[in-house]
Amino acid sequence: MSADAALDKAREGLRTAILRGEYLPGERLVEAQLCERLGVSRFNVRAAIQELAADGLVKVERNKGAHVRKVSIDEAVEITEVRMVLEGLVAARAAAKVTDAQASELDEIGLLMRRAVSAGEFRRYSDLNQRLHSLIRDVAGHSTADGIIETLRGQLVRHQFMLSLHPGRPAISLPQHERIIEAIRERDPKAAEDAMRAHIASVIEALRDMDAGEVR
Amino acid sequence: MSADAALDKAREGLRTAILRGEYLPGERLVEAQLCERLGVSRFNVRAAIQELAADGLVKVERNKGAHVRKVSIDEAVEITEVRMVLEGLVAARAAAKVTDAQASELDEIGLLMRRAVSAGEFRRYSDLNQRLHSLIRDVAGHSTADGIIETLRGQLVRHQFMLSLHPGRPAISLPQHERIIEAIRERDPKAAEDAMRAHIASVIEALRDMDAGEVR
DNA sequence: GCCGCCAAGATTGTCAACAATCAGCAAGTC
DNA sequence: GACTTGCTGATTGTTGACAATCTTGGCGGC
Repeated sequence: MSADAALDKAREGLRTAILRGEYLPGERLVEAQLCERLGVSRFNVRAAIQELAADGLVKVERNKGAHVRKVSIDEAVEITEVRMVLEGLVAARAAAKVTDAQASELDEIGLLMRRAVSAGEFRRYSDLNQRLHSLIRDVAGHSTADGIIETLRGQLVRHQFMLSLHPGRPAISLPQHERIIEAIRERDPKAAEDAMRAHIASVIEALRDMDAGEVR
Repeated sequence: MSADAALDKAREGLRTAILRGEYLPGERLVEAQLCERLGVSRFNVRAAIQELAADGLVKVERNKGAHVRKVSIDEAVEITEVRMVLEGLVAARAAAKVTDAQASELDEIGLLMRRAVSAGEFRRYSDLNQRLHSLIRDVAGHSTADGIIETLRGQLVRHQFMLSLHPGRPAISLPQHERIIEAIRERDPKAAEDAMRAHIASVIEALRDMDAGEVR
């Protein structure tokens, strides 16, 4: 294995394990165990841990090692609020820059989403959801916002997984997504930003409801 | 020196040196030289570099070492756009949470700013500017947004220094600041967000003008 | 004079070993 | 039984040395 590949392997291996729930929030990450598990040296394990700490997935405390970061609902709400304004900025910019080909692709995704909801294919809908958000970010080409959004997404994976388990969500978010697509297609930055913010405000609402023990 | 103090010393020493312009954008940061200069071991120098890389102040490339990050005007604009929406979120939240005592303090700062502009004390105005933004963030208590804003500020120090060198800026930004203060005092989140975004949009405009070679 | 190549020194990446600190368990005391 | 203390093994932090890679200056060729 080449030297630089070892660090990649360590970082992505550990990231994947955390995002998959193989290490639970609060769980301690022991370097020696990770060396075995990931098949890399301690040097690379330590480097990977530092990188994931910078991404907010891991908390490192001096002399106490690294733990998977616990993200409370309140934190998840805050993170989602930040995402809301950033993705609003991105949607506005996408509306200002979208090409005809890109608009067609957005519509295509919207159609597939409608079909997935009608067919009750929620896993498929979730994938399309991600694809839509990702395409909008590509259209916008705002690398600063992109980087931050990507980092924050990693911190919210667990909460988003729990949200996606609730069958009522797609019916609520589909029309929101459609409104976003329409505003971008119409090249209306203000409407795109408002639609995206409304959509993510709805996610925040769902997070709060989940905290209160109910989901609509 | 205690062990954990060495890392603090390395990180803050290097951060300060970069923010003060003692290392220029693009300049290479050589570990051995930093060990001498900061009076810490190579281990701590490397750790400090990684932390500053996570903050976006430094770029690290495998086998080529660390360089002070160059932030182009386009990047500065993007970063400021992100700040615009985040500080808008923060201002809205401050408007929703402000206490009477905090509102008085905001007004006090506004008064001091007016005086500083009248007296042509631009350095003082700049300090008050920071104090105002910092207080608004305290009032809002949005730690996720706060952390990101703080990180982004570090990346923009150079550009903000150049902006503050232009005597026309305070006359433009003072009424903008006053509008922000008023909206928060009136507990109007929407107005606060709009006022903050307008203010920072004006900063973006000034950045673009600086790029084009003129400043109004 | 300019360009390309190569060697040497500079620098970064990494390791094994050791020092420092912590966590958990067992024993003792109240 | 509950609490405290001390010890031991586990774990993290760090060092000095060496391997790997890069950068630069000098030399030779055109």
